[in-house]
Amino acid sequence: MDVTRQPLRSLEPKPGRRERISPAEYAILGLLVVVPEEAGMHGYDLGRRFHDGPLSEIIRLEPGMLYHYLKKLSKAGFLSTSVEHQSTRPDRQDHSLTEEGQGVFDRWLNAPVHATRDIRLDFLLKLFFVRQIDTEWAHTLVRTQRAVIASLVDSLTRQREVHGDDPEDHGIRRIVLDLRVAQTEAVLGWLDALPEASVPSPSS
Amino acid sequence: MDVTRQPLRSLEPKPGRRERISPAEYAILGLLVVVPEEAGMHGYDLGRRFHDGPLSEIIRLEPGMLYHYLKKLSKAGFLSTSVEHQSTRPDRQDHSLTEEGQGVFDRWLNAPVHATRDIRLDFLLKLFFVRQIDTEWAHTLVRTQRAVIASLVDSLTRQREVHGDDPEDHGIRRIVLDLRVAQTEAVLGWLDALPEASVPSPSS
DNA sequence: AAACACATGTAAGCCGTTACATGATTCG
DNA sequence: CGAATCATGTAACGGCTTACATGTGTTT
Repeated sequence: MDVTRQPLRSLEPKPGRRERISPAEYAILGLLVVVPEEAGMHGYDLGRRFHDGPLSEIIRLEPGMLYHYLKKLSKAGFLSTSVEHQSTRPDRQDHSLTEEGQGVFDRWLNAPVHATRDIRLDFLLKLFFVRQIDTEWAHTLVRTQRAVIASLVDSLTRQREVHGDDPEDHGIRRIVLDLRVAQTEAVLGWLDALPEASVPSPSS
Repeated sequence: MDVTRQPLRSLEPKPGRRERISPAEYAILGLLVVVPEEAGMHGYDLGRRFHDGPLSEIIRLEPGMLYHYLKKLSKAGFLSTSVEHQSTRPDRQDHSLTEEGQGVFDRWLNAPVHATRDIRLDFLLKLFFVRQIDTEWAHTLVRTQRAVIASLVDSLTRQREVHGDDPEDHGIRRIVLDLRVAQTEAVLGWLDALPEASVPSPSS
């Protein structure tokens, strides 16, 4: 106890920072893309649209985090922000997408997720937005995602078959793989039941 | 910016603390239960057993977190800890389960999990330990867990049927429910495929 | 008078990860 | 000599949640 050593060597902020963008942040960018306002929007308004619409069915976003993300996205250059003074109301900050922000969002929207656990939040968000932007694009996304999940199922199934009777594993490795296969196959079935999964033309 | 208000009112440590016990902490308690050592164990040893055995297939536990948890569990009264001085080696701390710790672990082991997402870590850990402690008990746990998941499937299915054509939902609520039903049914199937799920007697 | 809408945040804390610190000894 | 083992930790950071702060105006 009371170990008061010298501060550790350096541990500077590290240039190779992750700067991961969370699903909620993409949801904010997405709202700015799909809402037909010429100018930008302010935080309170974004919050209202978020909670009124179906987005709140997919992911939660409390005011604290919303404003936090808005600052983060602004600092990252994905939003441009300006202050509007109002007489009887508190100042509001107007946020609008930059080109960079639009690019980041578009690339995210195009890419399928690569882990089953990302289906619930990430993929559902993508689906929600892409449906409002372009129906064709939605079909493509669903099909691409299906291919990724299908190959995941293949890979897991192969692993399971090769598992080769571990010595004193208590069979845990096998059981874990069984669970992962079952859950991934469930996602595959769900993807196939989406309207976008049907082939667009009844006869070629 | 430069908002330097007075420090907020109080925000004292709050007496009604959560003190949630994480799966990894139960894994530590469980190791102390199933390992046939008369005395307790020290951290390094626990770490070795953890990483050598199948536990590492279920959950990760880095040294930093291991020692953190040991301190936390000790402070909570679930472990009693004593220091062993050694001549040529660093001191080691000997941890052994208290009665309270044993009780907490037993209650955890008996209870099924109530969310699908807790199957992967929590339930798998329970299954791993209960199999080593009592085969009968393992059957009971699996059957109890099955009942919980089955009723979850029912509840979700009913919700889905009542969903009643939301206005401008974009069908999101329905899709989310479909996904949850699919994933929960997958877990149900997986549970039924466990050896413990088979009925013990072929004829009544 | 109380509650709520507007509008934007900060504080504190949990969970968890990764990396590193220390310092002796034994093995290749 | 250098690396690994033994043994126990701390530091720094990041994700996320909950609760609360501020202050005015309108509605109940």
